[in-house]
Amino acid sequence: MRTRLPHRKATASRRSSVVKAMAHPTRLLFMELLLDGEKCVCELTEAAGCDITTVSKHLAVMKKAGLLASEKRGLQVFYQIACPCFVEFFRCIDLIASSQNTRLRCAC
Amino acid sequence: MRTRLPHRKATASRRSSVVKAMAHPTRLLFMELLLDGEKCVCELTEAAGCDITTVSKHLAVMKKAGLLASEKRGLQVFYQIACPCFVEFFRCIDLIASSQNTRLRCAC
DNA sequence: CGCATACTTGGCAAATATGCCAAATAGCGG
DNA sequence: CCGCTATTTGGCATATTTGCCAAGTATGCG
Repeated sequence: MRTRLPHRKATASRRSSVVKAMAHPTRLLFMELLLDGEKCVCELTEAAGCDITTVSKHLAVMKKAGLLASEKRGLQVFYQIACPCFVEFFRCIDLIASSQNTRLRCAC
Repeated sequence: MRTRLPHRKATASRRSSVVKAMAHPTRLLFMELLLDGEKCVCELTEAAGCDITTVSKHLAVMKKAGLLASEKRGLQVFYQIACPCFVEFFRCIDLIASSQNTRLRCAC
């Protein structure tokens, strides 16, 4: 064992709080859209096509997890990606999504 | 808009099927353990400390999503990481997990 | 064949997540 | 201060996920 099991369990648990916060199509759409730059809640709401209260709750979860950062300017709240390293990750899961059940190892 | 919205929604949806499959502490523990190399179901069960039927179902979901690959040898089934690009991702979410709510941008 | 071991599947109760409505809060213009 | 717009919060019904038990399948061994 490279590392003690209890330590690895704690690591996995911490990671899951972040991963859970993006494990939803709408939330991943927000991350994808925010790669272009910050957007306000109303813009994201229009893109998602669901209730603004639902959007607000999604964003709150993502912010709490550390995925997004927000800034209030006037009446609007602008959200942005807190950590650009996701770009690389999305490339990775796109490969996985396209190779589901087809071969032993994907092409990454 | 860099890309059409419907296309981006489809992308987000595809990604969510992969992300959901790892959005659980036990599943992320498996990925962490499997970074050391393949393990059989009974080894993973002992590490996770839960029922073997639960473990088997977790593994089935992860395999279907393309995260893991499996090989049966004799009585045992060995699982392994299908795509090593996760290592980079874990580094990314570890940074996020450690900077939750503390600053606008994490250090990645 | 018969039995043991390793794993998977079906089914169900309990826990958790989702999404809308109604209501509350915050900032701006007059 | 008042009304308007943007967003958040509380609450609740519905949907999904989780995890165990019981039962089934698969493989090796004598």
